[in-house]
Parts: sequence; structure tokens; C-alpha cells
Amino acid sequence: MEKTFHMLLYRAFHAQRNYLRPFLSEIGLGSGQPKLLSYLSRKTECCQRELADYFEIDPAAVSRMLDTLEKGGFIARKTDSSNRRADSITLTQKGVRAHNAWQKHCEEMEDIMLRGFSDAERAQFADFLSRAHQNFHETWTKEGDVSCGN
Amino acid sequence: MEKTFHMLLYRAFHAQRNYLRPFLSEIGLGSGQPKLLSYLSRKTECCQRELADYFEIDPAAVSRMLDTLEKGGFIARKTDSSNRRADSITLTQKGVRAHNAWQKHCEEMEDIMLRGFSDAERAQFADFLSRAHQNFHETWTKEGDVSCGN
DNA sequence: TGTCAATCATTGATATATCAATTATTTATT
DNA sequence: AATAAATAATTGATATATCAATGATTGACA
Repeated sequence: MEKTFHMLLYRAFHAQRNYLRPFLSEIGLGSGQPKLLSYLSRKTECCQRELADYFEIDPAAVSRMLDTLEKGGFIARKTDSSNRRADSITLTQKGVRAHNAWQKHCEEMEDIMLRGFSDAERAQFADFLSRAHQNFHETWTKEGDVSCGN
Repeated sequence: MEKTFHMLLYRAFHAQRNYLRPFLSEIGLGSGQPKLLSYLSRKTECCQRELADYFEIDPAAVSRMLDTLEKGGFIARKTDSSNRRADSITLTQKGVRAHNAWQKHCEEMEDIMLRGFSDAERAQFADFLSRAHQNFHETWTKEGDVSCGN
């Protein structure tokens, strides 16, 4: 019934989110938090601004999610000694475990979502999605050079 | 940097939402509301449950968004005479205009998002997205026959 | 060196989304 | 016909996201 890319993308994304939601409470994370853990598991250490820029979300949202993650013992925050405005954020052991558990559920989800896709189709789908994202990014950086780095 | 489909889909969807956000306040709509207008513009008349099922969102969210849309004069609500539990919802003239304005922005957005995609690629991308969504749906309806009709 | 602008993080106000519980109406069962 | 179960919508509690404004620190430059 719905043919626009806008709605197709919305519905695919939303189905994914609905699938994963029950696992959030199981692991003890809020809906926006897994991606932060994921980034930290690769970057080891970073500041809040970097997270906000990478995911193109409001710094205030990052600040509050990290409050919750810190209270839950998933991350540790300390002020960066070389720039005392900035925080330096790292995963705790508990944070690493939570990230791994989440990853497992994400992989299971991909198996479901991509059922019936050949390897070539999967590669092409991934390519389409990253090109779509990239196209937005090029538009933004062109007109006015908005904050969002990378 | 980010390779999982989960994140690729998130980032593409999120970029789309970030692009469209400024137009929401311009038209006077909240972020979840345009899709309801879109559905109503095709169905002419429906109840709240149908919207919640189609978009796979919480009925409470639908109820509150319709409150706002009703106050803003975008939709009209009356109780369905043949089933007095249910509401019958229709677009007002203002709602139709808002929907049309929104559609225009969505089309512009697609031009940006799909820049560099051939016609064949666009068709394939749309097919991938709807298959991805469909795969989730088949999983859900298989195990336990969850509420979400269609 | 001293002021001004820029940057990182936080807080308050508001809107949206989920979950759980409630009310009102309809359908099913005995 | 009377009671129980199911359905449509709403409300309250809580979490998340945005926007605007503030505080603290750093960097630029006159």
C-alpha cells in the first residue's frame, strides 16, 4: 500500500526496533543507549561531542543517556585532563558484557530481516543504505557546513 | 566504520528524519503525525486501532497524536455510529493541505537521498526494504499471532 | 595580557513513545 | 437474558529526544 521510500524506510526501521525492544529491558538499557556502547567498544575512549556528531543526535540527549549508563555502571566518565571542558568516556566490564549481549541479538535480528536475501543482495542492500545516508550528508556539508563531523 | 545492517538502517532513517524535521514546525505537525495524515488521505475514514495496527505503534500514541491533530484542526473525530467504542476519523481541508505540503517535502527528500541511483537500483532498493519489513512481519505472525493485522 | 568568541557539557521546558491500568461498549457463552 | 470475555479508546507514569539557555573552559587576537 505504501510506496514512498520515506515510508518503506520507516517501516523497515520500525520493525527492527520493535523486534529488539524486549531485549533492551532484559539487558537493562534504554532504547538509544546500545549504539553508544557500540561506538565506545570500538573507540575505547571518546568525548560526548564525538558521540553526538557521529550519530547526529542532540548533545543533550547524549549527556542524559550517559547519566543513565553511568548510574547503571555501564560506562565511566572522567574529565579529560588535556581539555577540562570535555569528558573522557570508557566502557566498564559490565558495559562490554552488555554490548556483547546486544550484538548477539542484533545478529539474530539480521538473520530474520535478511531471510531470503542472497549474499549479493545483502551486499547491494548495505551499499544502498550507506549511499542513501551519504547523500544526505553531502547535502548538509555543502550548504552552510553544519557541525556534524564524519 | 559502521557495518551492521542495524546501524546502516538506523543512520539512513535518522538522516531522513533530520532532513525533514525543520518542515514539521513549518507545517505545524509533530514528528509522528504526518504518517497518520498520509494514511487518512488514502483511506478517507478509519478508526484509531487501524492506524495503530498498520504502523505497529502503541494505541496510546495514536490517541494522543490525534488529540493534537484535532486541536490543530487537521482531523475530525466522531464516534462510529455502528460501533460506539470506535472513533471515525477524517481529514479536514486543513489536514489535506498539510498532507500535500508534507508530501512535497518528502519527494524533494527522495531526490536527495536517491541521488546517483539508477531507476533499476531504486526499484531494487524499494524491493529490499519491503522484503526486510515483510520478513519481520512473518516472524511475528508465525509465533503467537500478535495483534498487528495487515 | 585581557577581552571576546568558540567549544563541551548540562539543565529546563516541551513533545513523543511505551507500558500498565481503566472505562465503555460489544460479542460470546451458558 | 445474564454474565464473562474481548475490543476501542483513554489516562498516568516513565523514558527519550529536541530546542533554547546557561556555566565552565579554552583559544584567538588586538
